[in-house]
Amino acid sequence: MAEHMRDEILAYKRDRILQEAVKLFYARGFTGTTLDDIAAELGVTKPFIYTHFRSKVELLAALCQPTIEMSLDAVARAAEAGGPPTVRLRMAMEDFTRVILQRQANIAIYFREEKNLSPEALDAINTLRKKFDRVLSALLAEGVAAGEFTIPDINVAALAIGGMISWAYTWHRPDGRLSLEDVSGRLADLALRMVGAAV
Amino acid sequence: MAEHMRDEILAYKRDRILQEAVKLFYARGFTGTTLDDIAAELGVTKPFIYTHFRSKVELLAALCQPTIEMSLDAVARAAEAGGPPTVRLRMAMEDFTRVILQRQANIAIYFREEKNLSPEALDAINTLRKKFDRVLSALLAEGVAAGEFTIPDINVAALAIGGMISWAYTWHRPDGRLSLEDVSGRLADLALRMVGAAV
DNA sequence: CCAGCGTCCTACCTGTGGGTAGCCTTTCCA
DNA sequence: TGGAAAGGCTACCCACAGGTAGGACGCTGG
Repeated sequence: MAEHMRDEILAYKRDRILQEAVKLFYARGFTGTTLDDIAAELGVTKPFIYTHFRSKVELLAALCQPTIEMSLDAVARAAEAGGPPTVRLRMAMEDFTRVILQRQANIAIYFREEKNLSPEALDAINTLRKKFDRVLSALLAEGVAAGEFTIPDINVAALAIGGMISWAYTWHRPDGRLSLEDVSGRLADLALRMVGAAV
Repeated sequence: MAEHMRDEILAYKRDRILQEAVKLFYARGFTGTTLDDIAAELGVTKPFIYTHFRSKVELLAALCQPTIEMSLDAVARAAEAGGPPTVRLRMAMEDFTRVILQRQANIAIYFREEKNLSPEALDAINTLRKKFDRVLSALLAEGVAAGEFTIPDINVAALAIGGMISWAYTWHRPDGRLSLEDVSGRLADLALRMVGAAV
């Protein structure tokens, strides 16, 4: 019980570090942010961070990888659900958009700072991304087989759809004209049009 | 005449520096590349670079801004050409894709290293990007007015199309399955589908 | 009240890399 | 062949930031 709470507090501290790191990396870039900056924002000092992360680069990986996992999970869950491909594709696209926009800062940091990741972390993430493309391509192929989609080049279509939605991290403003639900609905519509599905 | 050739040589040297900078920034990132690296690649030393560029950041701007200008020009030229909106949109998307893929490294560097640009350079580029979105949105609106396109939300459609195509810089491989012309044709097709045009 | 432990801070080291001052070499012209 | 200008190099400076060693403080249990 006592041990249990101690772990919770440890996890909480770790989480707070990640939160501030995301905020600052997003605003100023990875190399534009110092560990002293992050520590100052938390009201602590640099060695505090080192009791939770081995290096600055590990911090970066810790805030990128889970977000990529969430993207893959969103699409994989929808693809494996029941129902016709058109319905599953819509669900996949809406959920994927939600992840992109809810983790907007993390996504932006990942795409910008990919080159700063360790080779191991980069490998792990690339594996996830390949799986993402395979899952999406497979769903598109199912739709074609079922006669619901018309797609000249499935691989290009998967990349184009994935790109169109990923890109939303560059332009969505949480306090702007469109809510998260507006955007996910509209982008899902556009994705369905791209594959020639009945909207 | 003598002065003339001297200027040509100056321009050539400047251009070679930019070429190597693009190659290295693309491969290792902006902060991951030192000016000594670039100089070594050219068989010169760091002060040589400083006779052509005032700082590392100016070098970055010099390799980003012209590429963004080319993107805008491609779309603007097609939009102002004659013919029905469907034809002009196809031309715009094909030409835009060509710019993205021919300047793949520059585009990648720009999106990754935006935060490292000087405020002035960033302003100039943001102005260009806003103009890009306006031109594309206007073309889509024309198509709707002419009854050729069906678009629920023109602004989102413009951002989605622009994103889908820009994204190609992340996945296109010049020596891969698809040639530059293959990709530009397929992405233009997908863009036309998104706006409900007759393909 | 004291002992001991865990937690975080003060203070420091050190490599790195952007940027510069001043010299040397080559070239071109008289 | 002398002299000056241009162009590039050697050698350097120094700020900055990632990372670490060791001490101080406070909390908990006896």
